[in-house]
Amino acid sequence: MTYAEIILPLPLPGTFTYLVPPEDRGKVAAGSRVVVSFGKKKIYTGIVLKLHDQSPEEYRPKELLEVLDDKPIVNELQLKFFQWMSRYYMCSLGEVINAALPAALKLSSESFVGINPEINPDDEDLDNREWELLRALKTNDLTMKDVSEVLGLKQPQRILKQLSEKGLIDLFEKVKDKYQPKKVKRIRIADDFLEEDMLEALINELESRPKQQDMILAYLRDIPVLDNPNSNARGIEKSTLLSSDISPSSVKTLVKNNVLIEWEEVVSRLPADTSGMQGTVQLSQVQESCKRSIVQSFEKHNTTLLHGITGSGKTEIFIELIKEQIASGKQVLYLLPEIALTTQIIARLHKIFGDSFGVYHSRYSDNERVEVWQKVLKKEYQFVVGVRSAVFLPFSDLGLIIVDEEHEPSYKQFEPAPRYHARDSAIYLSTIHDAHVLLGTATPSLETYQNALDDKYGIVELTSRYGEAYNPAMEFANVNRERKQRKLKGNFTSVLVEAIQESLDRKEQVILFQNRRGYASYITCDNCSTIPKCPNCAVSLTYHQYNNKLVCHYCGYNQSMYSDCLQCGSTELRNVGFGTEELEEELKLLFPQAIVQRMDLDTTRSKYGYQRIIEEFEEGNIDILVGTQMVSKGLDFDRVNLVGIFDTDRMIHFPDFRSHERAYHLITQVSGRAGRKSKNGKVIVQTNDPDQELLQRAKKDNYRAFFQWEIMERERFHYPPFTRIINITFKHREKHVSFQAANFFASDIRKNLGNQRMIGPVEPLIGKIRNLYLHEITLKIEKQGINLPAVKEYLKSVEVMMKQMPAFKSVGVVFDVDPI
DNA sequence: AGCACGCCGACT
DNA sequence: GTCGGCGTGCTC
Repeated sequence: MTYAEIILPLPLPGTFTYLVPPEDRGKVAAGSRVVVSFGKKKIYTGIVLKLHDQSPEEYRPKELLEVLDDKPIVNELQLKFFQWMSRYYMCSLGEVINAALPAALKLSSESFVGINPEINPDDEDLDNREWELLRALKTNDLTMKDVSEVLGLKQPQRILKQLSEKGLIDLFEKVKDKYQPKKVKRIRIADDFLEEDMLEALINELESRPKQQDMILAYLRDIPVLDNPNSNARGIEKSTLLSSDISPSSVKTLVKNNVLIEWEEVVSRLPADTSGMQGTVQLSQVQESCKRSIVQSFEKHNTTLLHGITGSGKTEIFIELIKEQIASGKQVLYLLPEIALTTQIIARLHKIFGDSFGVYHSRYSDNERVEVWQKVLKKEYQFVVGVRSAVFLPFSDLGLIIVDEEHEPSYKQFEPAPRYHARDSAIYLSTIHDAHVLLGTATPSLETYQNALDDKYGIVELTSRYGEAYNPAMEFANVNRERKQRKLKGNFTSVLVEAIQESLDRKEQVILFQNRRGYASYITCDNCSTIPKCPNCAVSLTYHQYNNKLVCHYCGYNQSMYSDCLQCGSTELRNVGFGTEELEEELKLLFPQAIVQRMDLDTTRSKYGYQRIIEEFEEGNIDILVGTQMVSKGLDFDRVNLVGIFDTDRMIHFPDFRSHERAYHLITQVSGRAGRKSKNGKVIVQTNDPDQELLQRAKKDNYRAFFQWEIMERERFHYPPFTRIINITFKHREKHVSFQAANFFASDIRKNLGNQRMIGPVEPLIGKIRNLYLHEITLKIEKQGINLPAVKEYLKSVEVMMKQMPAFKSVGVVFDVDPI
């Protein structure tokens, strides 16, 4: 095979053909990583999609530079999976592998500028800026970005080219650091000194050098060389020996004098406790029969929904099913949404499975992710728990995929492409592995539940609670009424304040949920009504008190808060809406004796931020936890008997066809945090209208009834699960160009798909992001009688056609298939 | 994506 | 004039 089709990690359609050098022909295979030069200077790692002998006619292929792997790191099933994802989600293969591979497996070059020491710049006639650059280059090499900054130029290429021609600077490509195995240094005593008398002599000899003597004695304390001469062979990790008394320099001298031997060893970054499979779970009778039903259901259905109310003990059933798969030699993938993959669940799995399974998580470093990848590839891990992106791991023989909290919107990736849904991708993945999928949730997505009712999926219901778990009572606190009665304290109703006080008096903990971070949602001037807006996006800025800044939640733009209105100078500025931060402030005033902690993106950004808060809460060092969605998942605490929910109406009336479903999920999930172990669990929902249907339905906690009510709306308006949606977004710096491009696209769709399948073009709720104006077309494609892949191909062709028109060349087009 | 080329307005 | 910005095309 002389040619290779290479997938490059770029948003470009298709693959690129390279010539395989004769010496590499036996070495390279589909799924290998190869290094290629692409364009004038760039170097990328690509993945071989296939090998062939068909010589391209239009161009002369380049030779690939290097084959990185002796064995493929991507298997054939994955290549198939990647191609499916690229077609289904309408993105390039390059975008898929970009998301799939841990960054450390994709080396790519970066352009650098260095100084040429051979030539004396004083002889040259240079301007100020050029001197400036040379001065900066004296300290170290610069990237293109650095150069732009130093010169204050957007495109420094011209100047660099001139300086390079004069020979003053070097332009070169540097391949960025890739995966580095972790190495530790170990030391042992040289074999010459292993005899007792030799050792004694050595110690005596070192009498005059007490530091070195101490070092040897410390070593002998840990490694009993004389009692067990073999123990010396492994020696000891250098870092464990070093202390305030034992310095690296004495070790260095002893190594130099051939008393000690030092060597390096590659170690795993992942925990490797071989004790594994210690713990067991005892299923209740109900769980046992539920498990049997699942196994039975798998005989008929590829995918089965386990609909189990909160606290019904789904996890134990998962664990048993995982054990069975492992015993039969199959691989298992257990997917969890980001916020649910907490230390609690991992700790629990560790008790059962030891360290025999992998964890694939965004809080893991890239090097750690590469090691998980390699262990799955080598089948050292048969079982992996992970987030969305774990569907890309190199499984070769999956037997079961569990998608826990199947309804969670965070399974859908929004940006960048591929905009994939991990649940739906997992279902496709299972078909190529001939595996089963188990979807677990207390509140199924409407799509999934409909599929179950249609008998596309099997369904197993788990309706009784496990052990001593109870259902909390839901109460509504009428914000409007209290406002009129002037009983509101800030954003708190008197009902909620009293309940919190009672909880605190009983030494219980409270969780409060407000699905918006920051302080106020926006600031307004009472004099001239000016609202500060983001200069790049069509949204108002959110006030954050902790740093006294106005922040854009879309692009991150921020500016300092001011005390006088920038428009009219008035000091009458008012906060409208409220976020977690403001609630935290108010709580401190209302309950000065209570310890309040906020949990949102801002307080959990650091690697262990989340974990730290959870531990503090667990240990009872926090009385009131106020947070965003993060508090709705996986936090099972015995001492929480009160949950408060704020701003419910905004959640319910958000202008989107899924807002009811989302509100129902959130309310139900957050409520589940209250009183899991006690009878007096209580949920207080603050609302302006306690009578509205969704709240009444949430209170009854009957999913089936909620489903039947909501599904009628979906059917009436042709929304999923009755149709599939494809969103097309147009982006351009000029509003009218974006609008016209959308209209051009829309008129073609109208001709070919008909008007009734299309909504728009409309300006979305947020009409401008990062200085690009947006317009949107929504397509609703019925599920039967239409060829969906053909529709997608057609849409791609319209995009190509549109890009050929000079007016719309620079319009960005984004397809989002099955948007959430 | 990232780079080169070429066009065009706005300065010395 | 020439410098720097920006649109356009191309990458096996």
